Amino acid sequence: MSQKPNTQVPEPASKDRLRLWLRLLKASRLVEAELRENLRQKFGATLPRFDVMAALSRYDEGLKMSALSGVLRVSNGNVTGIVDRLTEEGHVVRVAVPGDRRASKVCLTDQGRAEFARQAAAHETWVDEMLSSFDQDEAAVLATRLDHLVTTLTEGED
Amino acid sequence: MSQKPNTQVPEPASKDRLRLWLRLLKASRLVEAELRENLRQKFGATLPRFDVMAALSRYDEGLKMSALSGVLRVSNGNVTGIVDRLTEEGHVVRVAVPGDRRASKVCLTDQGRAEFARQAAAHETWVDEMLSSFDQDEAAVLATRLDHLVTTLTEGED
DNA sequence: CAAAAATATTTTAAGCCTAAAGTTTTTGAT
DNA sequence: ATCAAAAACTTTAGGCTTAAAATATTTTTG
Repeated sequence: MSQKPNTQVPEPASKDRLRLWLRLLKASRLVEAELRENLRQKFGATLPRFDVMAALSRYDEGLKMSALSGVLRVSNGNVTGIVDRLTEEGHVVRVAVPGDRRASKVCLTDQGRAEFARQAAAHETWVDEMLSSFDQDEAAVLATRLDHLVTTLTEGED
Repeated sequence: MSQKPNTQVPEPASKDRLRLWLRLLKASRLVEAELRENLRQKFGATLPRFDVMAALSRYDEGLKMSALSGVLRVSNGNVTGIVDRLTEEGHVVRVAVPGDRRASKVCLTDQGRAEFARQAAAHETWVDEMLSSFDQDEAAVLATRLDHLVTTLTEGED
């Protein structure tokens, strides 16, 4: 029988998961802050507007407002404001949907498409620099692992 | 000599790093959204207010406003508003700093400390559930890897 | 067909966030 | 001692974000 009581209790897994979450949050906030700042300085743009243009760039026919908020996982009212500003800038247009006067499709203009191409190229460079401490294999492995996490977090809601 | 031209060019590392960043961002946004929603529903609280209380809970003597915004990496004006709301709720107090009438230290009240303890326990449980697909070792390894990333991202600025 | 329900979107109120400007107080250099 | 610079903090203006309410239109149902 051991004479000394075991005062060295093992750390529960929840503590390691909490630490993982805090690091994940800190890392993504740091990268995001740098991207926001770069977009602001180099293009007078914002990350939400970039995100909307990125989503639209994958749909030549445009997206309805509700589809846009669904893809981006933000509220409808949020998208309204961002599309308003992109419209003022001439980067997108609202196009009436034939047969449904409630809805409109949002499409990139030619100007918006050209501007997004410039921003996306710079964006990829910035990310490549910030994550340069990951070699290609490590980046691929970790991306796949996070993809699994995203799947578990989102399954049973769509 | 090979007769066929090599049309299958390798993917550059920047694409894998971009994919990693997009997954990292999506995962952290999903977790964060769930935590925000839980804090709102279960405690009528918000993540920024939780973050401020978490920072204060590590400093019994309280923190000056500027130290608080430094720890949290947010702007001074931002902290002003959040501390105003926490003060209205009775969770924190501004205490005058002897010898410097410009500054004040923010301290958790007893009520704030008790409330934070409840929220922090729930928060750890929520994170543990959301990241349950990571076993303890994987969580520890990945947390350490992200810690290195955070270090490279922040070095040469503090 | 008319009323009710559902859908698409915008508006509103409140909070979060930043950069920049403003206020008050302290420090430092002359 | 004075006075300019620095420091601590708040205020402001503008944008992002949500939940909830409001508006307009379409679909369903009795």
